Amino acid sequence: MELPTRYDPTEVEERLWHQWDELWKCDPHTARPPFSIVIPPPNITGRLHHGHALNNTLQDILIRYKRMDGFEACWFPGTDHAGIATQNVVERELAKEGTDRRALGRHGFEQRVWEWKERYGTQIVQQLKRLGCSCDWSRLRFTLDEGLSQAVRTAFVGLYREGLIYRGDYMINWCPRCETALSDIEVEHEDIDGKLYHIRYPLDGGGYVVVATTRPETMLGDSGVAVNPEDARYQDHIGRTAILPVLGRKLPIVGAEDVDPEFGTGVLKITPAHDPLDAQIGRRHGLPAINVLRTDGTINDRGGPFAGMDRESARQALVARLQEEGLLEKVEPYRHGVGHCQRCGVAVEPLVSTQWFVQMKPLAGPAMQAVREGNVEFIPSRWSKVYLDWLEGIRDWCISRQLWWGHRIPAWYGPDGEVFVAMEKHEAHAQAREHYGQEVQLRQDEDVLDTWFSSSLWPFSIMGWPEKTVDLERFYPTSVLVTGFDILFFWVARMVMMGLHFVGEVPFRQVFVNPLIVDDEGRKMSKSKANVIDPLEVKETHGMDALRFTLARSATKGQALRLSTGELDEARNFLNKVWNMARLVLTNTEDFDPTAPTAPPAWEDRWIRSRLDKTVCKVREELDQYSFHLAADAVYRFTWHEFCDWYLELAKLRLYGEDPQARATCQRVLRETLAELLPLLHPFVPFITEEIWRHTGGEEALASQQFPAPSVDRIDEQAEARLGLLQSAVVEIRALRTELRVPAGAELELIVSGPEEQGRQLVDDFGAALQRLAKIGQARYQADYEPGGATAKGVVGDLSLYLPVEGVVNWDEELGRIRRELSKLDKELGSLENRLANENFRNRAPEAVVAKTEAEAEDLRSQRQRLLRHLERST
RNA sequence: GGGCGAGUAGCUCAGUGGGAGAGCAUCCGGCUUACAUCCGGAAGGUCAGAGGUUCAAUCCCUCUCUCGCCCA
Repeated sequence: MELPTRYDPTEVEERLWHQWDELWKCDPHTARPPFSIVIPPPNITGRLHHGHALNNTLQDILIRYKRMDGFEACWFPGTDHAGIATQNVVERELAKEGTDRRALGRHGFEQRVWEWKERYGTQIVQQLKRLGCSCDWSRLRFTLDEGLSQAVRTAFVGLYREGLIYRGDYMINWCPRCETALSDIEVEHEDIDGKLYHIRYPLDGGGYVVVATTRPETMLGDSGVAVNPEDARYQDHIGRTAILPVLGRKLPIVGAEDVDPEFGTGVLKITPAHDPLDAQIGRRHGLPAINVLRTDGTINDRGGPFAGMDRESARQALVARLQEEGLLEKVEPYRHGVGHCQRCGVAVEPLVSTQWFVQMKPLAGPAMQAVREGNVEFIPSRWSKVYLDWLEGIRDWCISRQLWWGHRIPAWYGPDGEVFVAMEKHEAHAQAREHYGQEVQLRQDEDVLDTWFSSSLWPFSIMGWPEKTVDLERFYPTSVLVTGFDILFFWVARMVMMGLHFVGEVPFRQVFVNPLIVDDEGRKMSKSKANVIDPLEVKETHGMDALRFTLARSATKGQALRLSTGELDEARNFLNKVWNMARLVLTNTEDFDPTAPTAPPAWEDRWIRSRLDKTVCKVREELDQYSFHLAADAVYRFTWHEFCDWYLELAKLRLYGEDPQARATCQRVLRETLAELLPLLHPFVPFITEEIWRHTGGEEALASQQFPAPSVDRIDEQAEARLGLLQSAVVEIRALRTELRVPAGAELELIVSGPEEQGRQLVDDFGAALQRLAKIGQARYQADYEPGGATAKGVVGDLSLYLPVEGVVNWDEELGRIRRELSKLDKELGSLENRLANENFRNRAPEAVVAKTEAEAEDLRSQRQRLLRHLERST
């Protein structure tokens, strides 16, 4: 068996991931129960980071587990075109080349982005494969594929005809950097230290009012002034007219209840084109909306002397001018929320614009009901509240984007602006002929749809909708969605709405919300913050399995997950352990003959089977409820701290021993345990387990083997009790040896006293084990043993363990050790006795608890007695 | 302003209504024929603070503090 002593993940992983593709192909026609997942499609802006590694590792663990457990497990992979984000990165690339998208033209630019898509789309798929993701790659989709684009048009046309999509002039969020409209949730509010400017607006006929604003440049678009009608200070102002400084525009003063008398001076300037609240007030009072901004955020011609300036320059120039004219009363520091573009970070501008919207209330209702009735379940459940709260207050969704990269809106305009919404151009023309009674020139809407519009269709568009496909019938609704909470509103909620609306069924039964990976300072990992750890670096140093295992072990149900190299080291060490465990098993079972006569199973054989069975149960149970960390932990502990630490050490007695039948028995258990442990570990660490599986002579891939199932008849409490006693005794003796500084090589004699049956069992069944594990020369039971001379004493349950150490150790050390032990016992015993002395405890605590406490106290008392006697005898 | 999450050993984190755990780091001892990415042992904590419920609270409830996130 030529297995190296160290596991080298790089070689193994590079070799294996290439060979796997065919294994994951799903057949919708099998009789197996379906289990399906659609991938949260990574966007093609760049390479994947640890957040993706986590998200996809968890999905892969689930899909591998279910596949091995007999399900027709299908994981649908794909990537997302990410309109605004991708357009931005490609524009940045163009800028480096000294050009821009306008120079290339729409078509040329699209070509460039497709090139980008080819490059990164390919890399992303490769990264996923390297991570071990067992997606059905034959079902790989991209959101701009023809089929998915068809789905997008179908959905758009459908919603439009139902009246759920409309077009109109409304207040939207505008990003002057990206030069596009944004939806509400693409705006990130951040508190910034700004200023509150108090500005005098002269009154027609003398006097002035003072308005307070954080954005003085917007006054160029003022069309009125408002005060609260309840505000005694200003009641008599209503109906009068103020004069807009600099521009001299006449501004009617109106009464509006929405004006907060507490804010600033209680006088609000009204800029209906650039503030949502002002827009409402303006509408009610017939004040015109005066747009003063161009699409790039500079002031337009309506801004008089400030035309052409950007917002910041205009603000400075305007404030300076007001100052000159003596109209600037004061400027005070003021902290307030400012909306920023999620993608580029520039402050967004609220403005009125013609856009397409989806009416959300009718879609939100069923989506809320689905969660309330449990048709969609969030794990952890607290997320359902976040989801419901958002849907409760949902507003209409602005879906048009002034971008070039995305799904072109399927709307065409006639010469008079009449709209024709259709799947295809020729259909629009047909509608136009009908409408106008003749052939006319049509112009398609220039804009594209919000990326999330296509994403909301993903679970069924990826399966071929609107066609009635076998995949849809078989795999929809999907079993579970694994995603981060950062896209709960953007994506999850919208998928539920669209799924219910178009397919009539929720898109997934469960949503597991995985934590977000944060950096050392607790910040979310993000490509724009440049705090991303490259998974490939980890791959070089630790291997993908180590990364996967670390991620699985860290995937608790909290909100944040911090990756540390310490944990990666631990995982790498674990895998090395697994590797060497396999080496030991394989090298010592090369000559195993399954037909050879065997001896009856030893206690440790029964014990490890029992432990394995419990571990199998635990792993399945935890995976079933998405407690990846507990599942990974269970298999880790079993492998290292039970199988390796105890079973393998005990196995050596028989492997290197003289009895061929006992050896064969042990070999059988070793092979059986390995054969079950590998599939149990496999979903977490597919590469190393697959590699070891090959060395065991496995013909097919481990990934296609059965996942271990529990079988009650392996549970063996008697064996667990026996091994428990052995372990306690070994641990006790080892501790005694270390504390007494017994030289490492010295073999000590062991005399056991106490209850005879137990004591004899220990020395008879485990004499050789004690010898090997605790460096005991000879072990014997003697009920009436009276230690003479220097003898160390330990206690394990009811048994006393004596180790004559005359001449081997410094006896004072032992006396000191016993005194320390006694004081520890006294402390513990004191606390127990206090509790037992409490009448209330005796009366009200469950009987079992009282009995248990009694027994513990009794045990401690007996240990204490024995140690005390030992001390007295020895001094 | 509202909501959510976190606060446990020096560090990174598990965990439970019956008296607290792991790994790393530290200290001590070991190249024992699977593994020094290892083996054995030790030390280390009023489980953020204050109240309350309970026979019993690190865990449940209330409040406070610190940090992070979401929404307005």
